[in-house]
Amino acid sequence: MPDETQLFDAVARVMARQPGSSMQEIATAAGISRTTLHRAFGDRETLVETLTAHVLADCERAFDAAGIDHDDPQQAFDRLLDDALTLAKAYSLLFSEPHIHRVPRLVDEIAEQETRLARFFERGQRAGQFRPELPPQWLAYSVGAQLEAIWWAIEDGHVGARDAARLLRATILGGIAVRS
Amino acid sequence: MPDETQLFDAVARVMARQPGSSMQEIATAAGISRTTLHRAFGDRETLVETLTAHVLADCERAFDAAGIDHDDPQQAFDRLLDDALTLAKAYSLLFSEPHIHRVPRLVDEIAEQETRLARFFERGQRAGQFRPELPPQWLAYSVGAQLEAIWWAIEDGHVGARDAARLLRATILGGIAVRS
DNA sequence: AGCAGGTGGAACAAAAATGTTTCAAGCGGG
DNA sequence: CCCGCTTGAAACATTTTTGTTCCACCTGCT
Repeated sequence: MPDETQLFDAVARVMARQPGSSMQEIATAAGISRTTLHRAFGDRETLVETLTAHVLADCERAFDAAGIDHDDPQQAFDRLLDDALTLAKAYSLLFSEPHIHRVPRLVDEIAEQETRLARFFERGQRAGQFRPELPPQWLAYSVGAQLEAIWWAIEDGHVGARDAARLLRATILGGIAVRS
Repeated sequence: MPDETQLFDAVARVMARQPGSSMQEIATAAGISRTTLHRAFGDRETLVETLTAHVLADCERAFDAAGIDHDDPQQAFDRLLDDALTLAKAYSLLFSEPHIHRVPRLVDEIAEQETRLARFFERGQRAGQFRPELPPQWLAYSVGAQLEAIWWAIEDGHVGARDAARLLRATILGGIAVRS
């Protein structure tokens, strides 16, 4: 019986990595019984909604902490990468359960955060720090995908968690090509 | 009743974007009846295995066509991006259905292609074209994730399909930061 | 020892998904 | 027109999942 934070984390992990898992599989992966899972979260829809709201709040906190709305874009981006795994887990979850996208409240919240991130990149472009020829929406998708990728790479044992922020920073900001 | 290529594509799309869909939902999204879906692919496990083998073959062909094993890495990479959507659909599917990872034949094939891509980046690093301080495995994950991302961005209407290769090339090779 | 609280196993009914068969309807080629 | 082929709707038995209830067990506390 892990504490609540670990429980959220374990449940989110299995739902993200093994979409379509049954309540039994989720419970087992989280190290609790199906009975306790139901007691803690109610039915499946409630579980999904609770978990989604939870990770969206994590995202919002990370965005706030990084200061993506007002602070210097370059520095805000660096701080954002410190919460890479938080964001990665959130993003991975959002597309694992179709039910999420049938809840207007969550759909709106997701769209809002997507816009917020795109606006951040747009601001960085105006500040001359991000390349202006790349659509901000695409930057949001690209960066989001790489946040997920680093999490997967860590879980698969290819990358150490300590290297995450450094690799992300190097790859996202500088690209993979050697500068000529 | 779409032709077989379109059918594969439609089924793969719904399984990738709405993991955990029922056979009914898959069939409806593909524009056919559940009866026909079963007639065409057999049971669910067979469907998953057939589809996975199919997209893996697509990947292999794209890798071959791009010449990632022997040709100049820079040029091979450009050619790889021409098949971005093929690879994107494949990758999206691979992690949508847990059953895939319980079939040794598919697990081996996936691992092999992952290794092949990582070796490509390693070769490009030795050729002085990709940054040597980034682990090749991470490059494979990062690029794979961005291939998926561009597909999502296109499906969501944020990016035109014609811009895909250009945006990917600019973002992956050069990064998002303005060169100082 | 006794008690309160949380936990998981078992059992259960209800609901959903699955896989199959049957049959009528549509479509294209002869 | 008629035949062969494919499709999809309906029905179905079966299996799986789901949500709930009950109860025994364990743990921590007094």
